[in-house]
Amino acid sequence: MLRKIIDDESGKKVDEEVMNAITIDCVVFGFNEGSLEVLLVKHATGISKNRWGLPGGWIKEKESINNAAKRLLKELTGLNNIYLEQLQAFGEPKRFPLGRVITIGYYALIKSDDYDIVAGFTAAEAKWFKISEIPELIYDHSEIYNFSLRKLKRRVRQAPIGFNLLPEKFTLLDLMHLYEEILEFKMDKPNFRRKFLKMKLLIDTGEKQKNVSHRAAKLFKFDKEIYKKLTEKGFIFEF
Amino acid sequence: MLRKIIDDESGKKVDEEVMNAITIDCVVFGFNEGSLEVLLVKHATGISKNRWGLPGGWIKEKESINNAAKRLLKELTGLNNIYLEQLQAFGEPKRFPLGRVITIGYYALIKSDDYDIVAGFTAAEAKWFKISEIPELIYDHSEIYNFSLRKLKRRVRQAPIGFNLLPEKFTLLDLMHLYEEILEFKMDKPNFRRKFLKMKLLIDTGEKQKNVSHRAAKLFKFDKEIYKKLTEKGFIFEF
DNA sequence: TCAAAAGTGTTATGATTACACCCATGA
DNA sequence: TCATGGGTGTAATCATAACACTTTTGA
Repeated sequence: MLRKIIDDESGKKVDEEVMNAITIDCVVFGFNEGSLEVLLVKHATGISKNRWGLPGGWIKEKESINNAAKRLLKELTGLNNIYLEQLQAFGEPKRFPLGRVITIGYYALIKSDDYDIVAGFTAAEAKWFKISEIPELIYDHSEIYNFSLRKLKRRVRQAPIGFNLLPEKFTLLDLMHLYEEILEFKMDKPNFRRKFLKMKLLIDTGEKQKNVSHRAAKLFKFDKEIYKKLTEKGFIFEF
Repeated sequence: MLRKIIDDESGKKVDEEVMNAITIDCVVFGFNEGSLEVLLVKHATGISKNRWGLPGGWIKEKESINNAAKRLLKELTGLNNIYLEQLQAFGEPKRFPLGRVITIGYYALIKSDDYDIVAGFTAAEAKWFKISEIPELIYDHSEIYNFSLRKLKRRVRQAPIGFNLLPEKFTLLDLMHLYEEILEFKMDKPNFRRKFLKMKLLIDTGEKQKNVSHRAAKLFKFDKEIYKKLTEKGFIFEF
């Protein structure tokens, strides 16, 4: 039985009715100290013992796939309201060695100031990796990860999703560094400022940085309401 | 048994081992006489009798999901080498009334001069619908269709996929009309010409239109080789 | 007063837009 | 010769890129 094999392999009991042969795998991005990071888990038992992979799990019979992804992320990080988007399904016949399993990839962006909460997830160890230091991954997880990175690069220029990686309040240079890190090229500070400010998506909080050994920068926040109003009027975010 | 129910419902025998609870549905686009069209099939039996839906089918145990989509399209149109891309998975628990089935959406673009070949597909009738005249669809197929249309609009501006909808040789105005139809706005002829020609993606075939009651236009073709060379050098198609 | 980053100004270049206009061809 | 679409020219405007420069702050 495939189900039985998989139970043994992950060392985890499937206690509710789940869908057979379909799983979810999540690429969770964070941004910390100027580096884009991905959350990986290490398997404790089975054929993938001691190897790193994407966090994932089964879909319950009675939940939508989006809710399954949300639930799995909640179990992993303890966080609700995470930015989450489906990538696509991955379905090579041999992608999973113990039977035919199709997986649906998701990616999530979470705020650096929230994510020390990596709770006891069902797999063994969970750890953040800089994207330049991702180890070899199990199954086809490298493919899923690479796909997610390409999608993130495309998406971040067409919708202001990058803000989901930043804390509530940030400086314009924080924002620029985030874009530089994701898109992998250096930008011009003055031009970046003007371009972003012209869009009217940022609110000046009136506050400034504290205890920095240089001129303190203004702190901005991104306002989803403004974004919504602008898009309703036909505004197009294009970065 | 879900399998049994579904067999009865579609009136079709599942003669090979297929994956349970996972299907594929395809949005097939064509371009004919200036109109963007979608290929729909009418169900002959079961609860969806006489209602239109997207062509789709089951995934075999031993084939990848991409190959399953290719195979289904081949069965539907008789064509190989069709432009085909996955949309995403659709998985609301109630999307299919007779059991929990997740479907993977695909979209395909086919050339108008090839597609009179709508062969005897396993479902009953198959017919092209202009996108302004799409009827109500079964299950969540309207959602899948709407998703595909949004994706097509986005994609056609970032990669030269539109050429998959045109015949080998076409005029610049054909091309412009295609873009106008997909993107739903009118363009400026002189500007369109220059913009496209500047990209160097089109080869002048040396031929011209025949039997037209106005000045004959040059016929161009799109060369994938050129596109490949340009992209290898760092060229970015952005329309 | 120095280093470091914040923030402003300026100019050249190129893309985009809007629209006027001439050209070729069959009916 | 007229209608129809093919195709060229041009000027105004706007976005982008490059980079010089001034400002503020803690150490």
